[in-house]
Amino acid sequence: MATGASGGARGGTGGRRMPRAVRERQMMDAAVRTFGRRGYRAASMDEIAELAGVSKPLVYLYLHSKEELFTACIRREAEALLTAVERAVEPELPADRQLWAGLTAFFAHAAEHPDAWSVLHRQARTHGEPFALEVAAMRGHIVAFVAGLLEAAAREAGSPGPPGERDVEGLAQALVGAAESLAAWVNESEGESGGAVSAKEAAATLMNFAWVGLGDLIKGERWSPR
Amino acid sequence: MATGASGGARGGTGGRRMPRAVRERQMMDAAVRTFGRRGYRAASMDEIAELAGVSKPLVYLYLHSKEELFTACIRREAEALLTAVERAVEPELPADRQLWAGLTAFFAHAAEHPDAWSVLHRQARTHGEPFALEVAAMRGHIVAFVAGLLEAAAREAGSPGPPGERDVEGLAQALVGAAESLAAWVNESEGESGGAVSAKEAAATLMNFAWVGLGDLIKGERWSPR
Amino acid sequence: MATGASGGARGGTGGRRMPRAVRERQMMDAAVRTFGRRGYRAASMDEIAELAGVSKPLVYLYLHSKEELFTACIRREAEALLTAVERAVEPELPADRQLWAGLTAFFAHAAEHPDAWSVLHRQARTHGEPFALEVAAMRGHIVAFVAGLLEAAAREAGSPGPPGERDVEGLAQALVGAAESLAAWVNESEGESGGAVSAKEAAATLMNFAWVGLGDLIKGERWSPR
Amino acid sequence: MATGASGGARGGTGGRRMPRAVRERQMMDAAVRTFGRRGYRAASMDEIAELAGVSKPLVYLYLHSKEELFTACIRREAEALLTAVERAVEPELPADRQLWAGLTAFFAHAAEHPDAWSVLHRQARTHGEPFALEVAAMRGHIVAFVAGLLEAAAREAGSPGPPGERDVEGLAQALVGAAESLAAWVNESEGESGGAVSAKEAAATLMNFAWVGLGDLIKGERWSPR
DNA sequence: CATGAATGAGTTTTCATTCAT
DNA sequence: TATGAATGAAAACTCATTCAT
Repeated sequence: MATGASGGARGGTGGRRMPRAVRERQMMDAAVRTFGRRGYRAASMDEIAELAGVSKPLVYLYLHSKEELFTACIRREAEALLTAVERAVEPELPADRQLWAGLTAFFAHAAEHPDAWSVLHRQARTHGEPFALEVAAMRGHIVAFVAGLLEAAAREAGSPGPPGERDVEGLAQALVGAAESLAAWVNESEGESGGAVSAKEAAATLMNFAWVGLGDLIKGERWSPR
Repeated sequence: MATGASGGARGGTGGRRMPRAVRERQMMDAAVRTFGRRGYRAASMDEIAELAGVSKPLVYLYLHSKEELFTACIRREAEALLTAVERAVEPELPADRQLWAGLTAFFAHAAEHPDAWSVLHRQARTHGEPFALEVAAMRGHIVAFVAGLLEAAAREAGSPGPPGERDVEGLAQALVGAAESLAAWVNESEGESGGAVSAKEAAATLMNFAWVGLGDLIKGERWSPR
Repeated sequence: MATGASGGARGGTGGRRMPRAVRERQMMDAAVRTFGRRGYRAASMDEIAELAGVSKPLVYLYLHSKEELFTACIRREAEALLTAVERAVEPELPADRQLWAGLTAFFAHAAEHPDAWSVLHRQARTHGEPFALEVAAMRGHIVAFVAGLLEAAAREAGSPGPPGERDVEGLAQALVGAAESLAAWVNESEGESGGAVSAKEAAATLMNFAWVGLGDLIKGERWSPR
Repeated sequence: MATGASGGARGGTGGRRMPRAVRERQMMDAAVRTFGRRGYRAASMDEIAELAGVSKPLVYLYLHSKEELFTACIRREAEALLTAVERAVEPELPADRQLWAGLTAFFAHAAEHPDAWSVLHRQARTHGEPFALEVAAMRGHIVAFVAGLLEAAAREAGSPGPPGERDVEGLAQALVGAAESLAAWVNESEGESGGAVSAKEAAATLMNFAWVGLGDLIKGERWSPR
């Protein structure tokens, strides 16, 4: 009952009377974890509050409602994922190397933050437009970034005519989709017999698949990081 | 309140006193639609029953519980999707043509049954292992089928050594993932400015992407149905 | 599906098209069993109908409602218990022998028909006046019968003054209550370590307990607080 | 709507915002009353909540489920009954006086708390093992206590040989059973023509009935079928 | 004589949300 | 800054009961 100095009796990290920013982070951590594991509807504010080590009214005071809390989680994690990818890419490199670096970072981030991944790629898309749009925006950034790389690659290769815009977008969509699908596979392969699939492995598979093309792949050609 | 058609005051198709099989189908139609649009948790049995034009107890009498109803929906729609793809593929054709046919059928089915698509690829995967496993089983069939095609293609092309099993599975995963992702894009592009993306278009994009490889693609090479 | 001669596919004993009396008995057997085990509220008409091997509408056709069905069960089993006790008692015997015979029959009947016992002594008393009254009536018969025996015993023993009516009723109540309690004990002792308690054992315990005391009581001895 | 007293518009005693312990007691009071009168199954949480003057969610927040609430009621009332009996008995008195005191207290408690009596002796025994066991435990305490008294009485009376353990338990069972049965009679006689039966009257009847007989029994006299 | 099809009304239980302090 | 106390609304599920055949 006594609430000594720091490190209270509650579940979370902290004692009482923390600055707002810290408390908010704790709550969102708890929320991401809970939303990611239980799903948006199945996650209860009770559970989130308990996991965060605060009372429910405080959650409402800071985050206002379940919807807003979920949206905040999506935004934070989308930002984090984008940042991770962007940081990994050095714009001076050739397009294929940039893609390689981005993919590796993408897979690594997904593997390191499985709850965030679940929130972004499962939950947010499954629970109504408002949330899905939030993710779609982030995805749009990534697709645009990838499309840019593809066009750059075309220029670098001295492609005769620029590919149609729609083509490029379709390709980028497919590439990003393949990456997301692989990431899910990577995440799910954890703990399975046969060993987990690493981020690099996944990135290599995808680069081969996408860059070289199945046709050539079959003939034995391979893409390689250097 | 009367919804045109013949007879019943209720929402569904029919009047009263239908044989069980018919009622069951009506209920599952309503369920797929509701689950697909609202999500598993947000869908209420009340809404499903009303949409089916029956009372809730009848739904429970025939389908036993929300979980069982959802599972039944997943099974029915997985079966339907598999059947659609299998019917489209003629085993005498070369591997790439088989893949093309299968992809086209896949995209077409997804586009024609968007609620079923949502149930299988959004909801089922998001709401607990039991459901996800049901879809994983279907996906396993498709991945195996695609992996078979890839190996056949390798043999046809006189590939020197057979690609490693893991490679092939990874490629098949990526390909199927790309297809699923494109299907989602196709479904979502409906009603957007710029016009919808057709099944054939999607299939072509993916074949180009996957079969020829981005590298060659950029150089101007293309895969084409004939 | 084919309903051959006798012994249909259903749970109960019979095939179809039985005379009403037989069907009614089957239904009440099923009802006694179900009410006895599950309790009045927890027993469902569905379960009873299935156990009886008929459809629910038939149960309603013959027995009209759950309440009436329960009442019918209570009446039938009360009658049966009374009959069993009455048959066992030979009116020419001395009072103690009559009591002994009655008790033995009572315990034996309770042990042989545990569901009926449960209906009469647990369920009926627990679920509302109308039912409890039904049992109270039967109990009244038994108490009166026992009271008669006690008075006869007093006369036989040449008791100085006849015991007050209220005394006698109180004693009879206590005796019957003790018997019921012992019967419950006997029924519950089944399957316990230490072996079951037989009807005769129970009757002997009670006769010892009560009769020896009654003997003195009849002679005018009393226990008093100080 | 207002029910006199002070404050609250609701049925119960109090206004709003009471400490948890108080609210819990109110809820359990309401539950005992409702369970005792309607029976476990027929009692609805709605009714209990209303009678307690709170909303249903609060009942669930504090007592978790109907089963747990019922169990809590049984425990509380069993404890109360035991305490009442134990408090009444002074261990220095001779065995018969102890028994007299205990019985009187028992009957008085049953008469003063008829709903609690119903919960313990009707409902709990009728609605499934888990509940019945709870009461059986309390009854075990009482039977053991009575058995102890019987043995003490035998010693005090200088009985030649101690009665067998099983005999003693049987006697104690019968005695407790008789008491319970009389208590039911006492409770039911309320409001009947002929006037109510008091706790003392009931205790006297039982003492007369049992003790005089026990006296002889202890001295070795037995009744035998012939 | 007998039943498959169907439902109105009610049950327990949960949850997001808000006061009063 | 923080919380114990409290609830309106809705969800899944069950049941006694009745038509139409």
